Amino acid sequence: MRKTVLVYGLLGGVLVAILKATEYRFLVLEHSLEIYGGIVALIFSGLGLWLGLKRTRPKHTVEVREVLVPVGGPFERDVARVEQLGITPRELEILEAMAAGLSNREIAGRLFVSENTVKTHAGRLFDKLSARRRTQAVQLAKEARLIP
Amino acid sequence: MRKTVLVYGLLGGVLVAILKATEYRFLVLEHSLEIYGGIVALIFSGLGLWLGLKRTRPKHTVEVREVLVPVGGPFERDVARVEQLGITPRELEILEAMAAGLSNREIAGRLFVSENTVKTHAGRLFDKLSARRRTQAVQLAKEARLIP
DNA sequence: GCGAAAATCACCCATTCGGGTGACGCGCCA
DNA sequence: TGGCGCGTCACCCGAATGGGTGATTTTCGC
Repeated sequence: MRKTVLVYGLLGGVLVAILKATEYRFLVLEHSLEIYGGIVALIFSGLGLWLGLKRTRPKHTVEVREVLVPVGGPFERDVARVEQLGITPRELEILEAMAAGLSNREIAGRLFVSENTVKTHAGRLFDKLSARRRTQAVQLAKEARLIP
Repeated sequence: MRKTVLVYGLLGGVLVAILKATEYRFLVLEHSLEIYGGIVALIFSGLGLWLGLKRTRPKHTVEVREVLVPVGGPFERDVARVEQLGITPRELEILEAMAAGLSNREIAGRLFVSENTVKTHAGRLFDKLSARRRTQAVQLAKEARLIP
C-alpha cells in the first residue's frame, strides 16, 4: 500500500512537471484552461479508478457462521494402540493441540512450556507415528483412533 | 453503467463550469495553474476511486444459511458453503491433498503442476478459510464440511 | 469474441517446521 | 544407588511453509 501511494504521488508530480513545462504552449490556445483541466481530470480519474479497483478487488467480505454438526457416537481412544506405539500422555496432549491447528508456539503457550519442548515432543511423536509432517501425523492419528 | 457515465460526465461538466467561473480569481495567484491542476486532480481521483469502489462493491452480497446435517450417511460436501467462501474446484483438490498430509511438493507432483502453483492455491485457500496454517485450514475445512 | 474468473508459474522474504544432538531434573524401582 | 522413562530446555541447520507481487495463459459465460 505504501508503495502504491508512493507511485501515485510520483506520477502526480511528474504530470504536474510535464504540464508546467508545456504551460506556455497551452496558454496560446483559446481554451487552455479547460484543456488542461480536462487532461488532468481524465488522467487522475483513470488513476483513481484503477486504484479503487485494485485496492478493493480481493475484498470479499465473507461472513461465516458456525454450524454445529450433531455427532454420532462419542469418541473413544484406542488405548491399546497408544501403548503399542509407546506414546506418552504429554505427547498425546501435543498431538491434540496439533490436530486443532495450533502452531508449536501456540501449543507452547497453552501448555506453559517452551517452544523447544513442544518441538521435541512433536519430533518424537513423528517418529512413533512414522510421519514426516504434522498434517500427516494428524491424519495418521485420526485413522489410528488416537484422536477424534 | 450508461447512467454512471452520464452522471460522471455531468459532474465533470459542472466542475469545469465552476472552475471557469472562478477562473479570474485563480489567475491572480502566482501558481494558479498548479493549484488548478491539483484541485482537479484531487477531485477526479477521488471521484474515480469512489466509482471504482461503487462498481465493485455489490460483488457478492453473501447469504448465510445455517443447515443442520444429520450424521451417519456418507460424506456430502456442503456446496453452499463452498460457494459462500468462493472456493474453486482446484482449490478444493489442494485442500483434500493437504488434509491427506501431503506436502506442497507432493501435491505439486500428484496434480502435475509446479510447487509455486500449489503455494498460490494454498495461499488463497488460507485467505478464504481465514487460516494461518495448513493444519488449521484442514481443521476449519472439516468443521465446515468441505472435506470428510 | 470479449471480458472476467480461474489456473498457472516465478521470485523474494520472513517465519515455521523438522531433525539432530546434548543436557538436566525428577520419580521409580530393582 | 544407579539405571530408566519421562518431561523439560537449548542450539544449530536445512527444508518447508506462508505471504506478497507480478505476470501469462485457459477457460467460460454472456
